Amino acid sequence: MRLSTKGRYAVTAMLDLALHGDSGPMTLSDISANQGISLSYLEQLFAALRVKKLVRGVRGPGGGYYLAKPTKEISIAEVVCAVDEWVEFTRCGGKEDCQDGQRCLTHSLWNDLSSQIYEFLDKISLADLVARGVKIEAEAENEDQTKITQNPESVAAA
Amino acid sequence: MRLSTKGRYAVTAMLDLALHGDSGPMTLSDISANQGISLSYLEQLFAALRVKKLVRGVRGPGGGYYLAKPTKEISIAEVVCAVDEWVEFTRCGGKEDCQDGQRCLTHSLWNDLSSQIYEFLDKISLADLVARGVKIEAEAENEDQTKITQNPESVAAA
DNA sequence: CTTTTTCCAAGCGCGATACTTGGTTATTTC
DNA sequence: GAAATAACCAAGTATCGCGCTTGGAAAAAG
Repeated sequence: MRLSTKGRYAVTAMLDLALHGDSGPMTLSDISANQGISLSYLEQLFAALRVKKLVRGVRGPGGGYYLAKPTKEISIAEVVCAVDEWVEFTRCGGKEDCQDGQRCLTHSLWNDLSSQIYEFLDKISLADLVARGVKIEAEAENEDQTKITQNPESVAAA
Repeated sequence: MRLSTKGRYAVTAMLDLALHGDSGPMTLSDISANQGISLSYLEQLFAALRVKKLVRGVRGPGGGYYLAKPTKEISIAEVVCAVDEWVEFTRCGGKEDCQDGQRCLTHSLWNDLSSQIYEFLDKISLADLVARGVKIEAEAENEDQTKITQNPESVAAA
């Protein structure tokens, strides 16, 4: 999956929506002001998010955007994939049967990494981020020790 | 860290070198023919790899490139970072103190993911890939079940 | 009808990618 | 020493995605 600032923008904007909570829809102008992202760029991002049914827009004065699902049901991976469309990490895209040997090796390496990244982001919901924010605010500032267990042999192992 | 085809090219080329083994230096022309990468693009990649002391070039007829270290001591992360130079995932780059709240949340999220990816690739050496290739060749074709244990709470946890 | 907001389309400047062209060194072979 | 080989080096080019701009349209509220 591709990882660029585009996906980050989308996540930040969605998080803004999530934090805004249930007090009516939120306008893109507000998010633009909050996050320093241009309005029309946000429009493009939200167009993609809308297609993927992650947000719901209402027009007219007092309108804006809602989250289409509860924060718990929206994963970061969903958000990123909506705007930063998935591009194959591998060159031959699977169809061109990779001439055995080196290409196939790196092929599976990138596939592993790719699904690795996806799983990482898929297990984190907007609700998780919100909860984390509440905790950070409450606990002043102490460095968190985010560690993820990982077995390196898994790749070398057939 | 950035992940693009550039890094994949570098890894594939290095793997080609690794598989070529100790039978003298390998020319970029050979790699170019093997991998379908243009010669001068390879030259640029290898210029970067040479600066990072991952390969050693010898000129003249019969010349080419050696790996500068044993395959076991070259991690995929090293190779990728050599050509695909590290770009900050976060916007403010750390110096601009992120105005507390949303940005800080996604900030640490991307940092976690970034180091996550780096660690994943750093724990895999060229030797691992070579070994994996030998196994794949030996065992005909049965799908591997590469799984990496991961605790999703680590991100939400403060 | 005017205002607000989402929706929509086209284009632009920039930077990176993958590649080309056209060289220059250094080293070996004849 | 001349020719061939192959690493080195510099500059430029086409293309593509990003982040943003411009200029609108349609829907909803006052």
